[in-house]
Amino acid sequence: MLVAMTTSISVPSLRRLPLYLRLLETWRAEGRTQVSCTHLADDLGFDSTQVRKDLAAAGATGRPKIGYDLQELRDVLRRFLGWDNPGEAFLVGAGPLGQALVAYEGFAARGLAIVAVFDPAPAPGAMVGGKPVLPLTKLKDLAGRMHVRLGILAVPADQALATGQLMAGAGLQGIWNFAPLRLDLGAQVVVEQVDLAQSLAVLSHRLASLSNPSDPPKSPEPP
Amino acid sequence: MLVAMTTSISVPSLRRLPLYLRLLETWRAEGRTQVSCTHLADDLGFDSTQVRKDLAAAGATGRPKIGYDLQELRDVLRRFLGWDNPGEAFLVGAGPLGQALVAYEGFAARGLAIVAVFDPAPAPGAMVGGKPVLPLTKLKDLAGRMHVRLGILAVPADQALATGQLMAGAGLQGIWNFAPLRLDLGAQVVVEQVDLAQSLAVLSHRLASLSNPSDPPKSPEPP
DNA sequence: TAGATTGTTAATCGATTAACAATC
DNA sequence: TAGATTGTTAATCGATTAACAATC
Repeated sequence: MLVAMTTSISVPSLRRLPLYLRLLETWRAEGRTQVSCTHLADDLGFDSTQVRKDLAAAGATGRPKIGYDLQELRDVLRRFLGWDNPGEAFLVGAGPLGQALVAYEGFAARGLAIVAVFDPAPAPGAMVGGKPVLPLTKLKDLAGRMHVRLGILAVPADQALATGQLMAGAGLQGIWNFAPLRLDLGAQVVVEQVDLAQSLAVLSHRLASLSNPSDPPKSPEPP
Repeated sequence: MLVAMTTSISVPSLRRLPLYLRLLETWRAEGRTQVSCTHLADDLGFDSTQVRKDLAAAGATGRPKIGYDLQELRDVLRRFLGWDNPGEAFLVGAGPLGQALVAYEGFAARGLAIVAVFDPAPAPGAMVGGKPVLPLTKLKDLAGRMHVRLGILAVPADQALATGQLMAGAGLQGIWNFAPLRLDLGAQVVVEQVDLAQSLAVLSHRLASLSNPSDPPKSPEPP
């Protein structure tokens, strides 16, 4: 008897899954049907054991000597991430960032559809992505009726906490927070932070240490 | 004799520095002048030793029993990240994402000024953020003349590789890549990736395991 | 068959956390 | 002084990498 004990995949592993998926989609378009961890690892610069463990953690199984069936591996990964069936999300914040997120084509491929757009202070008659921008006051009612679980928070920092609390209060279970502010909404609500300042810090520092290489990066390249 | 041996700060530490800075700015606005690692750690949910090591890695020193001088700590962190003097960047990609990045107010506070906007196919007379959108053909010449080192890449995925190579060829040393594509431009160029799919993967999975809690998250919260 | 590949266990590496002396 | 805090060394934890048997 199999006990389906998920060994609770680690966040680093989880973050690598989309990279595998992207590569699989490319290869699928090229007509390939089989892949091995070595192929994936070589292309991404990872260790092949790491790839194998990541895939195993997502529930994929391969066959010795053969590798993985490309199509099946892709499906397993997409299912594991919940990207196989469309999830619906509310976008909150109709400013430039919100508009950019609506315009981003990649969401649909990852099972995410923005079904309504809200703003704390919508301009009368404003439309974003072909949808009317609704006032926040309508969010709770619509969330309940449409059974939407996910909210994308793209308002300015000074409104983010209040808006996030409103979203949590409306029953949204996950919030993808693009505001530059750590949101803590209690254990009920899953918050995933997209913090550009963190990314910029890594870039700034690496750029600075190019000019001033007192701490050398991994590999000095040959001349 | 002191040998200034930088122990090459780790990426996780580096990514936490902006969080400390943000908190310090808030507290400074409230008139506080001293801080301790315990305060920072408590507010962010970190271990206080971790905070102390992060600050030390950035070159900050405090005094036992007293803590750190807030203003001085802020200055040290900003200087360490290179956020104290304005760096100039080119934005490449005048689509919705590029427009959102231009509109983002947070860059100036982090020493980043977008000084010109480019696009592979600019609409005639197009303006973004009050600046004319220039064709990519002008990038190399301007980069050399303005001594710009950093480029922000915000074009669609299918143009990202060619555009990134052009940017590297123009002498840009750092590329902040918002296209959903791993860019490898050789060891000469520092590439920092902002990959929304990775962030979405973490969110999707945590949201999915709320409904189907076969792998329980860290702390079940008390009722 | 021989060789490439998976799955898994062991070793290594690095980051986080604990312990504690120094100190203002 | 006593207590809070820094700075640092040691212990723990977890992720990555290496080793290797199983296998198609």
